[in-house]
Amino acid sequence: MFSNSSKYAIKAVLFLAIHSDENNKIMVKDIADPINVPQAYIAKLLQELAKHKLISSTRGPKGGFFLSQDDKQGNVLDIIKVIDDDKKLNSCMLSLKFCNASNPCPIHHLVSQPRDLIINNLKSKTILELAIHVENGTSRLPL
Amino acid sequence: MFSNSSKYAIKAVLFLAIHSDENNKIMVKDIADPINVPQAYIAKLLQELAKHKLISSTRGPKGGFFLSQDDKQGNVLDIIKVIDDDKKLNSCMLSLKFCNASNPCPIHHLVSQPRDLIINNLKSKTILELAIHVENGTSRLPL
DNA sequence: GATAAAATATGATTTAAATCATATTTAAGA
DNA sequence: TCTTAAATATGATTTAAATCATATTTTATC
Repeated sequence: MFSNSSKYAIKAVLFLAIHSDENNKIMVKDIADPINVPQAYIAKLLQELAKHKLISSTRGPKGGFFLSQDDKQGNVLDIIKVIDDDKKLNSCMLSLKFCNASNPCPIHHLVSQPRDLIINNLKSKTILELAIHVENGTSRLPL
Repeated sequence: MFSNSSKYAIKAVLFLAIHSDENNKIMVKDIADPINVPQAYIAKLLQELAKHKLISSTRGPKGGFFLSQDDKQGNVLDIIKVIDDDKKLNSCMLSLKFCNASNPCPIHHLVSQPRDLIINNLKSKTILELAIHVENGTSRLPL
C-alpha cells in the first residue's frame, strides 16, 4: 500500500506533533530512537518533508524540527504523496492503464471502493487530531 | 498493497481461467505476451503457483499450464498468499507490532476496516466468476 | 568574527525485488 | 527407444528501495 519510507515519515510527523512546537524543536537524534528508525534514514526523510513544507525546521544551535500550528493542520495523505508519490495509491491494482470504474479490470470492483475509503480517511483527519488521540490514550504511537 | 509479482500472477491466472482447461493447455510463451509480462519472469511465477496447486501443468510435448475445474474455484487472495506472503496484507500500516483494534496505532481506525473489506472481497469471488465477467464484457483483462 | 551545533545536500553502500538465463526432468510421438 | 517439446529447478544479473556516511551551509552564542 505504501512504502517503509512513508511509514517512517508518518511516525516521525506524529511524534513531532505530540512533542514539538515553535518553541520546542527536536533534533534528529532525539527523534530516531523513540520511533525506532535509523537516524541517518529518518534525517533524510525529515529533510524531504521540510523541503515540501509539511514540517518546519531551523538550522544551527538550538535548531531542530518541529510542527507549526499550520503544519499540524496537514494530514497523513500529504506525507505519503511527498514521500511515495501518490500514483501508487490511486492506480489500478493490476497496473492496467485503461482501468477505471466504467472500464474496469477484473478486480476493480473488489478493491476500488474500500481503497478510496482509505484514501479519504487518510486525508480526513488532521495530524493534530491524530496526535490528540495519542495524548488522551485513544491510540498509541511508540515502537 | 501487493507486489508486482502478485499482480502478474493474478493476470496470468485470470488469463488461464479464460483461455484454458484440461484439454486446452497453454505454454508459457503464449501467456507472457498477452498479459504483458516478461516470459522468464512469468514462467517462474507460474511454476510457483503450480507447485502450490493453484494452477495445473503438464510437462513435455502438448504440455502447458491450465486451470482445472477445481483450480477455477480458487480466489485471488490465495494467489497473493502464495506469491507475496499475506503478512504484508494483514499487518499494521505503520508496522507496529502491538497494533490491533483494542490497542490501535494512530491510523488504525482510518485503514483497518476498508482494508479488511478488500481482503474479504478478494476471497469472496472465485477465479471462475471473475473470468465470466471478462467473458461477458463486464470487465476487461488485456494489457 | 570565531566557534560550535544544528539542518541540508549529496552521494555511496547494502539489501531485496524484479528480471533474465540455462541446465535438468518429464512425457509425447515417430 | 530416440528425439523433441514442454515444465521445473536453480542460480545469476539488474534495478530500485532502504540504509549509511559525510562534506556543506546556516545560525546562535561567546
